[in-house]
Amino acid sequence: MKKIDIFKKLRSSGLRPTKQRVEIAKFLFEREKTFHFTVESLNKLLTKKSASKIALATIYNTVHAFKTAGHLSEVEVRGNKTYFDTNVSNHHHFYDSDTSELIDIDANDIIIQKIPKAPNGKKIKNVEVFINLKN
Amino acid sequence: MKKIDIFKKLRSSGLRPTKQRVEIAKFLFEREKTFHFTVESLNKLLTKKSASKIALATIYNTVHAFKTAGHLSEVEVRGNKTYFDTNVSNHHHFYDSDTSELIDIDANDIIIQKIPKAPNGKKIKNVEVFINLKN
DNA sequence: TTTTCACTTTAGAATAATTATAAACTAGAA
DNA sequence: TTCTAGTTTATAATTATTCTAAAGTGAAAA
Ligand SMILES: [Mn+2]
Ligand SMILES: [Mn+2]
Ligand SMILES: [Zn+2]
Ligand SMILES: [Zn+2]
Repeated sequence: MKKIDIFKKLRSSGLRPTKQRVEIAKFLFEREKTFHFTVESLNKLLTKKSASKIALATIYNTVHAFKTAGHLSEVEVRGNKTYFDTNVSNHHHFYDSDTSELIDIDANDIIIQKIPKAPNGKKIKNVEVFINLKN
Repeated sequence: MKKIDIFKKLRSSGLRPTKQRVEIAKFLFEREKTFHFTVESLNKLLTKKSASKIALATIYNTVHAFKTAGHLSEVEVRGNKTYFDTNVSNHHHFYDSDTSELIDIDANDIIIQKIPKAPNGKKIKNVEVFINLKN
């Protein structure tokens, strides 16, 4: 994803391409593979990488803005911190609790044969499979 | 589950059957169906139900002791609070985000046909399926 | 029974993640 | 350039949870 695309991505979401947002967006979206992170880990990586430091509140604001805009998804992981994911398509995860690392599983790599029907007037929004790993 | 069984359950886990633990254990385990709760919700329900009030720290201590003893499991739900589950067998969940309600799905009611192999020297510990509901 | 003491409870302080506040700053329309 | 709504930021506040250390208690042993 090029710089111009980052600008488009932000503008099309109604987000002004500020210095901070562009820097965070470049860091998050200009990469080949999915990136899973917490606000804390993102903050550390950004501090290490860049010259100018971005306030923690701005990182929270920006991550939430990106999530609301559909550029990030939230992954549920046991523990206190919230995990985010640059992969916003329907997919699943391996989770290695030793390293606290998430690994993507393509939606097509898991086939569910039998599934119960949703209760009382409810519908199924989506199905998430979480595979816990051990050594 | 009878009172005597509650005592056995506690003793066999190396937990002294104190007044507080017995009261919490009776509330949690003397019921037909699975009970999903947060420490906050449990605290409210116990306060409503019982005469003597139990300190919040004791509820935290007790819930963790029960979890460590294998009498409770933890369910991962999007959000800030930790959810616990009196169903400690391998099973899955529906989640209704409108009501923040969890509903059990028996392990046999979901059959997974295709699953990717675990990465590099890791093994699969368990597979959790989470079905999000909508109206 | 009484004594004893490790285990437990408790109120309150501490911590950690996240969100709110409100003042200073800035992108970009006019 | 000016102007202003949107944004950033330092800091305070909030929320869930854990820690601390003093007081209380179950139950083994005397
Ligand atoms: Mn979580
Ligand atoms: Mn959670
Ligand atoms: Zn992912
Ligand atoms: Zn359950």
